[in-house]
Amino acid sequence: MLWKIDPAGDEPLYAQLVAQVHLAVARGDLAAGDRLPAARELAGSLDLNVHTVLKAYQRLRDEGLIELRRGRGAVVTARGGAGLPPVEKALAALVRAARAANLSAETTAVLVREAMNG
Amino acid sequence: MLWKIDPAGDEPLYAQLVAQVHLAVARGDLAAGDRLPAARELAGSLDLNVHTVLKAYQRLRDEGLIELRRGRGAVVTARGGAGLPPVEKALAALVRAARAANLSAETTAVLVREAMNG
DNA sequence: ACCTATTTGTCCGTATGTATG
DNA sequence: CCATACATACGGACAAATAGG
Repeated sequence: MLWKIDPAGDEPLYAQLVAQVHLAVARGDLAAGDRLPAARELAGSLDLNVHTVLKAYQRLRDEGLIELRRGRGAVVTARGGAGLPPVEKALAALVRAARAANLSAETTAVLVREAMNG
Repeated sequence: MLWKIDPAGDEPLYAQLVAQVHLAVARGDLAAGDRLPAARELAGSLDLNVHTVLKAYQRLRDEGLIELRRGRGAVVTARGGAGLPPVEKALAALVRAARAANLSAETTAVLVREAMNG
């Protein structure tokens, strides 16, 4: 993986990690479906606190770059390779917007069904 | 203010607080420009940790509902509860993509629900 | 069906930094 | 200069979902 964090930099540590993952995906070092190291494991190797890594991971999830699930870890979504089907892209965008607006899964699903039928 | 948090509820504490603020804005109890209590102060009165309140505040900031500045506190933004346009936009985009892909309303709704729960 | 290990999620506590007024 | 109040980071603890034996 070989990511580097500078504890003395002006950028926050979690932001540095977010940027590193972005870079890795952009350069192809990380592809869709690839799994990121477990938060505690990465924290250990980068000499960071678990929470700092988790904050970065959750930020990346909010951006739609990775998917986080308990017991499974962090997996890169299908947005790194730029050839994604339009439906997936629209789906991911809607999920982000709906989450930001505090809508439940059920509410969002109903909205979609009505929008499709109407 | 009189917000209520249930420590035994299924919803996370910070999510409950986020919902309460949403409600307050929706009901007009909080208007644009109004200042929310300082995180530590609110944490004290709700018997929560400061981090829990701050997490809620930062979530609300990400949604665009409030503005956070050091030394100044949390202030409701001008466009207050008007956080729906992003959802509408994403919804329309998804409908277009789904129709183009020949997906039914039901299928699309199920996809959304799964994506939200995932 | 059960159990165990893994891994993220939430919450609390503490400390220090930094922009605002 | 000083008080206020969010921002970041560290630490520990337990809960909950997942995967695999």
